[in-house]
Amino acid sequence: MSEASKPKNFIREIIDADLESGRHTTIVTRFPPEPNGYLHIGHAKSICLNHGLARDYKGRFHLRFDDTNPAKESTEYVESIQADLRWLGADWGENLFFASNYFEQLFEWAQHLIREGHAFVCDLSAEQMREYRGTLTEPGRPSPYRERSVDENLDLFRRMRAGEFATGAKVLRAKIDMGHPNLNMRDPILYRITHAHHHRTGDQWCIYPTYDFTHGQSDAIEGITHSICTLEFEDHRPLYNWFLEHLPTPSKPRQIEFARLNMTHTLTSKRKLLQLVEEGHVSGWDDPRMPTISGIRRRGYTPESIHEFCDRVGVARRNNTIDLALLEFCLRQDLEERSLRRMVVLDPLKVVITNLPEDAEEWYEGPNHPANEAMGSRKVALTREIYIDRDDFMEDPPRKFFRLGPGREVRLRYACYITCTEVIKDEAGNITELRAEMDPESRGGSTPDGRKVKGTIHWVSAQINVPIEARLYENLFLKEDPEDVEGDGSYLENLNPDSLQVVAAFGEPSLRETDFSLPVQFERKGYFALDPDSDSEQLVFNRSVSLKDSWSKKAGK
RNA sequence: AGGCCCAUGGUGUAAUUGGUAACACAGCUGAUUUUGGUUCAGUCGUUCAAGGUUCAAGUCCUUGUGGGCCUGCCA
Repeated sequence: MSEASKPKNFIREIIDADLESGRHTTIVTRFPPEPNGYLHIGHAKSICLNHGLARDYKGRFHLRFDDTNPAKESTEYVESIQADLRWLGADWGENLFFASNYFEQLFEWAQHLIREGHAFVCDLSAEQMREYRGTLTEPGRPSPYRERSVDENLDLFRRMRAGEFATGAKVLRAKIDMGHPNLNMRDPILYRITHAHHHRTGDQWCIYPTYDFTHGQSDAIEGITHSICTLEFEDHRPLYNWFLEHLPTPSKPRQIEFARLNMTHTLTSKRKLLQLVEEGHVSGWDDPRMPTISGIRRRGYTPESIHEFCDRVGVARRNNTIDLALLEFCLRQDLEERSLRRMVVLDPLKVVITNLPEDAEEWYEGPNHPANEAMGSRKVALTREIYIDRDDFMEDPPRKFFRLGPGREVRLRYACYITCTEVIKDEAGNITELRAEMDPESRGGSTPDGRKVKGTIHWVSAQINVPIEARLYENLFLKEDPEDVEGDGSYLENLNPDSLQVVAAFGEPSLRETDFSLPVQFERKGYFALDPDSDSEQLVFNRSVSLKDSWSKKAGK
């Protein structure tokens, strides 16, 4: 396949050219996470890119863990990362790999470099090495150990592996050019001594290859054709290629960099996300306010919406900040079509329908979806006392307010028209209850005289309902750029104190039997997803995203 | 500042590779609507700057400006 169905981007152009020139007959991509943290929306972009390319070009997609730093990595992350990929639908099939599986081969290649005079064992301390490295504007100086003999290097390196030296005592370095303007080429470290337990290789090794010495060669071993990474690895490409040139690798992959995803009101730094979790600003990695895959999954995002989002943000080399509104748009677009509609009152205000008897119980039918009959319907119960949402009533409404007010008539969705006849308040002047009269002719939602009511509001019987807990979320950060702080302040100052609001709400009776494997829309309020904190006693819902709300926007002015 | 990279509406991404700048999101207006949702119609607004090459430049060249990355024994 020379033409992929997806819109072009510079990477697809490179692939097309490689396929056309015969440089490759098929492509192989990979997603190479380090198992030292949870995946976030930025990783989703990379996953969708790499997996999508392999799928569209009918190539292969590998999942490879870049597990070269035992101090920071663990199987907990290996598992959560796989779960996230599965949820996203990024299927790696049989192609699950670990860089640690290549340790023996890498060790062999390191010796090859030594034999060729391209690597040496260096005894400089970390501080000394920093001094010798030079700066951005000044060249570095060669290590005094640079000219050790091949035999001595070989011997030392083998003894490093044998565990004869302490952590940090020696390193193996490539012999390239201490005067190179690219600091990565100033005799970079290939191996360091770390007496630490590795989550896969156990205590088999006490020397570990660095990222630079591992990544490209792992790509080569697996036959990766296009090694796609983010822009900050650009400066590493010359080194990536240097290893490929100096080692007898089975293939010569090509590194291509693209700009990572940034999003308004959102942080995508593993370190800072970890801080939010550890300092308790959120409940955990899967807190629905987190941009982690596990967080947005719990929030109620669908894999489809994430794929759509990734397709829409595109792939390029310039720094970007995506509007969070685009992510929300993708979710709404997906959910609008698939959600079951239910009525839930989040902020209850009691309304007594005075011309309905105490024991009245009228059941009305409402479709599960306004535009898709195949999704069926459910019944809602109308009684003398009902709840409506507090913001659907105004005692002194402005002209454009279409909802309930003294003397005003509205439609109770699916049921009938009511007119507000009385407002009851407590001593403090707070509205505690409303009295209203229903038009008996309006049962079913319209009247024979065909008169129009401008407003239709949702409601729930005060007697026949399902009490639920609703968790309403707002942006975790107030500012578009969470890092936008005065002086040397911290992004923590931009945390939104109201990012979570927990409310006791009332849902319509059918909520009890609803199949929550399908997404749900609480009519006029938003899309909600059942939270795992739910049990048979208490249903808990997360607001995934609110509905677009052109009224509050207008009213806010 | 040494090197590398980037620059198209408010935000992203395109532009048959030198030939009329477009799509989406956001915003705004209106219509429809038993969700102030959805849908539909419309609207706003763009090539960082200056030179150069050319019949023709968003695209090529030069310089400038602005931004990003790089001085871990992290990835």
